[in-house]
Amino acid sequence: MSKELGKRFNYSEREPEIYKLWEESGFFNPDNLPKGHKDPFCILIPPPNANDPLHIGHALFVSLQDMMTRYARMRGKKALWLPGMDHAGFETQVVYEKKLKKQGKTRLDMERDEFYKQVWDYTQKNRDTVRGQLKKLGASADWSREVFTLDDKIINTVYRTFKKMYDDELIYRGERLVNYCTTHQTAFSDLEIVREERKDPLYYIKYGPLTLATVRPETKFGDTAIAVNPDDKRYKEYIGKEIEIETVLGKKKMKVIADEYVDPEFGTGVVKITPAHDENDFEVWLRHKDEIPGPVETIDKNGRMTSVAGPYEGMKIMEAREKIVEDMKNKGLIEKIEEDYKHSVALCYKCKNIIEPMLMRQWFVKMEPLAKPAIDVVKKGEIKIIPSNQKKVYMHWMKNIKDWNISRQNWWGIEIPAWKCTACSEGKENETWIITEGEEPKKCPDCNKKDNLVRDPDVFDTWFSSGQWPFATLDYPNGDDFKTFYPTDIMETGYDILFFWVARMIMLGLYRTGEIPFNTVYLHGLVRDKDRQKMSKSKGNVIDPLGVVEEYGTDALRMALLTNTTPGRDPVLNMEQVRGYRNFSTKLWNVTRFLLMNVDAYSTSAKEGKEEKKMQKEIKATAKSVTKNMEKYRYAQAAEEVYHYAWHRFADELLEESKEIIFGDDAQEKSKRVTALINAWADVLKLLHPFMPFVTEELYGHLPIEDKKMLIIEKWPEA
RNA sequence: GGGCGAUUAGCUCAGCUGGCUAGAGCGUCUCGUUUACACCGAGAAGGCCGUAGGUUCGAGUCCUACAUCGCCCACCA
Repeated sequence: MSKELGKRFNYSEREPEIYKLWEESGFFNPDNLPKGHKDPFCILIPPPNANDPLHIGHALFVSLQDMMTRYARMRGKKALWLPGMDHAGFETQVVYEKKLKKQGKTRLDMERDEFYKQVWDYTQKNRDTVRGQLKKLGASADWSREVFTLDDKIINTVYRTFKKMYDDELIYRGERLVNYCTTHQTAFSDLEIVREERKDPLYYIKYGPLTLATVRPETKFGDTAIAVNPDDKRYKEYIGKEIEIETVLGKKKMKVIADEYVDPEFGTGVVKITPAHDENDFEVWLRHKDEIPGPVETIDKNGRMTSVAGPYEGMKIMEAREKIVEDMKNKGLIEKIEEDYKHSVALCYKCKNIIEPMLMRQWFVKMEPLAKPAIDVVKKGEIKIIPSNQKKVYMHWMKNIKDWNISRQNWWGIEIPAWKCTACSEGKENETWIITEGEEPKKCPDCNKKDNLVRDPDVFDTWFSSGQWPFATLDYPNGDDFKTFYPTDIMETGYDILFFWVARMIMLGLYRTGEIPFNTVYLHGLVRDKDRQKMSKSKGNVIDPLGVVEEYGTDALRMALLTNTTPGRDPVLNMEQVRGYRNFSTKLWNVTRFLLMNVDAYSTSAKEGKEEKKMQKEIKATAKSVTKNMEKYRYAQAAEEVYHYAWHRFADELLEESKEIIFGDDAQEKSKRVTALINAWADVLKLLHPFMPFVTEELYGHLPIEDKKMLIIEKWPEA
């Protein structure tokens, strides 16, 4: 055991070997833990996307969750850290299409099945990469349980949920204005759009006797009315009347209606109503359905003008706008232009192109009935959110929740189990849909025929399936894991996906199982560089976690991340710190080396003197304080505390002060001291293990402790 | 427009329920080649804890305004 230690920890060589030992021990699987590990503890990995190598954000959550899991395991819990990977529907499709583009191809060059197969292979390859990287980061996850979001059991669960929701009337097919990205050719939920302040010209256009202001003159061909505020005295006489207006396409008649939505203070207090391309206008139309015509589409799915635009047909939006404005100017239809009008525009979160509100038939989830119980469990504290101020953010969103569009016009994803009989639905406002739990329906219930059944080509929003992750992965309702581990203990993830994921898991978990999916939500922030900048490829400041691991070892990276992370705040990572913790790892190494040089003096029968008792008391006090911080989710403090104790108390003081005795002549005194030091040191290594698993496991293995187990399952030093 | 957060040493940050003579890492300076470690040790410099009020025996810590920065949410054409 006590073979000579080198001067330093050779992490690049030893870390993989130690990881292998852990894997071989089987202790990542809670079923293999020694009998004493009874109370279940479970964390689900927020499945990384199987489309790209890991970035530093992954390293952060791995460090946090692995630390939590290792701590729980050492505390005697039956600890399960359940790994998974995400097919990441839209995200992956975008990544893959980019690859195709580089080869001069697009997905439209192939059949949908072929595309699906290619992406499938691509994600499986990436899964291997990602899994390898997670292991390098020391993830003590139970790989025997690894789940992919396209595994049969997940898809089946998702289908069952969809069917149940449909039967419960929580899912409906609606024709609504949805956020549509003409680049990616799909609709989005409200969460996938970002808003940005822009400066655009505001055009004051003459509409017959009236003048109105708009930033989007190109949608004018879709105008179905003109609206004013009912209390606006200026326009009283026009309300309810048809007026004749001159347009670039000639004369046209349009009705003036009154609606509260119009703000008399803004512009001229007159608004054109374009229900096909503006959400407000759409709602105005719904309120005035009897008076005015319905939506007229002037822009198509490719972002080009439709035939109603006459000579402008086929033009792209901006091109058409310029042309139309020019023509209106020539016809004297423009009263004035306010150049730098500031307003916020909706953009696609991925490509930052302008989102077009488009009228489309999509599947929507009725959110209010789902949100209510999800609000209650947080309000009552059944689910605890850390940091607590995020609770307000959660509440605010939940209370103002809107129905969720879960249809995506992508190829890569879980296909929606909905079929329509084209024959029976022809021309009807309410189409006949057949929803199943995935199996193809035998026939149309209306015409009893099968021939005209067509499956909805859309796939689910990925978040609809990942929102079911906790109960789906644990095999709801009859799986042993579900019975043992649900509700899970901690949902550890970034605050940026509180709405996308956490809120939906709570809602869907409650809906399907009647129980909360987890007791605690712990939210971390976004890793910033040393100048507090977000890391991005374009800024060139991304830190590759595996590169850091290569240079300084996993332990150092983990420690740097963990000591810089407080809940809800953005952690900062700089290399000097990583280097500092690498040095700390060397320090641990050399402390052990020094102790082992005197290991012959170690004796389990050595009596404790006054000093040794004091030492013992001190380490216990440290353990107590560290444990308290761990229990209160103050991990950074806990880590720093052990760090400080190990280096500046144990090494700098206790060890230095002991040298006199160690190098002295009194063999009994030496034995007492060395024994006490080694025992105390063993506790330090235990306390450090969740943070720096590799070097501590290695060093612990060299200590002459009786009845020693692997450090990974050693008992946490309790107070 | 609403909400949240930040403002503490040169830099990046801790500081939980008020007691701090305010801490850490890195950086700076001085000294030290002691038989664990120079990826080290001993020591030092460096902060009116954003501003202005208030509560209190006592305030980075609680309250109120203000300023600056950042983030999130929001249908004003």
